[in-house]
Amino acid sequence: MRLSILDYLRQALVTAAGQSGTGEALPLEAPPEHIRQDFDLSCPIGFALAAQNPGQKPLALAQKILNNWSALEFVEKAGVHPPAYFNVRLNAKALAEVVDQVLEEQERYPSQISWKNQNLPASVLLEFCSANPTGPLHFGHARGAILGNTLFRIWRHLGIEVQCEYYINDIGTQIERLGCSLAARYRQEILGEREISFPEDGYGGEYLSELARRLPKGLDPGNAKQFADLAKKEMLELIKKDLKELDVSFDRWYPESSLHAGGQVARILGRLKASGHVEEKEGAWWFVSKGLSDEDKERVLKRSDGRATYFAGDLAYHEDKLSRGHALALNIWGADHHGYVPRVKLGLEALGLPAKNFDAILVQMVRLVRDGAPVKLSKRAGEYLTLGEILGEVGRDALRFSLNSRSPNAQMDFDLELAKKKAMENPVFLVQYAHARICSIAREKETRGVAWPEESADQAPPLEEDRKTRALVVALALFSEALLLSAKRRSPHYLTNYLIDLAGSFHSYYETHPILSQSNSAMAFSRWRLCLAVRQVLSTALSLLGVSAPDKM
RNA sequence: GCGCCCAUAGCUCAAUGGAUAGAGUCCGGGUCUUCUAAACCCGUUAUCCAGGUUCGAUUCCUGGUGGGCGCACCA
Repeated sequence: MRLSILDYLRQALVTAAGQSGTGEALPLEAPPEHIRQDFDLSCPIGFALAAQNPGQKPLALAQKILNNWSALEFVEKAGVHPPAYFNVRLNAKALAEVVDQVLEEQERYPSQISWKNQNLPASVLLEFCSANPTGPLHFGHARGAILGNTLFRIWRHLGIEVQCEYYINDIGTQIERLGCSLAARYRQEILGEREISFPEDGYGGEYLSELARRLPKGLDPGNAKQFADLAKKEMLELIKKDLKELDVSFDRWYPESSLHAGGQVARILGRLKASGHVEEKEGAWWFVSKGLSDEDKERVLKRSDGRATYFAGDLAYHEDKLSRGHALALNIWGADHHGYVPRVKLGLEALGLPAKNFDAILVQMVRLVRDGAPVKLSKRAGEYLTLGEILGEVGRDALRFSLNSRSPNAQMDFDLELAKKKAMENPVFLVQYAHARICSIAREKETRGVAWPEESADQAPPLEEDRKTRALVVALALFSEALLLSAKRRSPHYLTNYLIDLAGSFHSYYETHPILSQSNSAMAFSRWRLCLAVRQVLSTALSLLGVSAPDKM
């Protein structure tokens, strides 16, 4: 097995510390500018050792490692800097090794990434988006959908098994309202009853009028159920269409109605009752959390009219999810659901289920902004900016990159004008442009018929060792760190930041390291190999974000 | 009232309890007869307040202040 340069260094550090193991939890990073003059990679190992040996000085522990440090195949020199950093300068062979690994593994790079002992689950059941099928997706759904799909891509790349699931709330009060709304539109549009009043709490969006006009004559407007079925089927199609446009897919669409029809909800209610977590009041069943690890307000499970609530259905759903054997059942919910997380956990606990295998990511709201000013949404019923409209205006790439570029638990602004700008203000362009530039060199190389002897001999000449080359190679090596951080912290923004850094390093390199006009063929070829490796990592990382890597811009 | 999230440069945002708190934008000044100047290079600017824990706090804890959200027989 070919060790990555980072894992190689971790191993060396652990060995010099006189310990066993691979040191896979040791953080490695690019040092700050003033250190980077002399060193490429940095490990705050003194602190890690001090944590294991209370009372010992971190700096002294780092120094001890340096004393035990022997000459290594890939290391030019090592040094210790206060407060406890161990810094390493890679040699030419190590730089070449990084590029070799990228070019050899291509889109699988970094294939040797070790995540098994990093508190990552081996398999995840990821539920996200799950918007009610009462209308097309609106902008508020975008962040959760994009986060879920991006985490899926990242985890899958690491070798974690991920199942993506969409829970369809296709039953209940909201769906009834939907049915009544469509029936009213039908009477207005098809039966010509313009004067009838539209339900006050109905769904007033134009999309229902549009659907009504497409319905056949002769339907019974009194049959609300029929209209509800028609409407939710149609709305689900609209949702699927938008998700396809976003490049977000699901392995399974799970209808809430099946849990009621199959009797799971009734069984859950019975179990809660039997275990003493139900109190009957005014004909309704209330969930009581007394005696559990925490306490919550009492919540209705079964209404006084005998129908189960969403909460009861959701407990049945989560019981099903936990029974499928995943190490983690993870939900992505809007931050307005935060009070709901402990409620579900307590419910699962009351059912004797492993509530610790359930968790939720809460995504904060995104404010829509145009040229720095908030976009005012019309107060008129049912009118909002749909996801489809936003996608049509700014495109998938800008939307996915932008919404992925902030931690989910921070609110953010999304500026429509900024996202459309084809300039550096818009980070997605810095990154895509770097990729396009390298493709452009490749085209020019073809056009000019440039071929170097080293290329045909398949010999990799050594890389240069100047500052810009080193920075670029180190950035390639650090891809695995950004990937792991995103996976562990459940936030792709580490990856977008990484890409901005990598692309920035490349643009800087590009200015001073011409390739095709370089007369030294060995140097030209080694530069070209580095560019190809950069292109590969840009392409891989962009695809993990669900953003395209264009050949031309 | 109770609870959750957030507060860093003029603006939009980074920072795994650790090095001189980073990017981009804005503003000012330099770079193209040379693979895309949609770029590059140089320069100015910041941790909301008050305590606490720690060798060390933007980060953790307590209390404020300010913003967003939630506390349904809705989902």
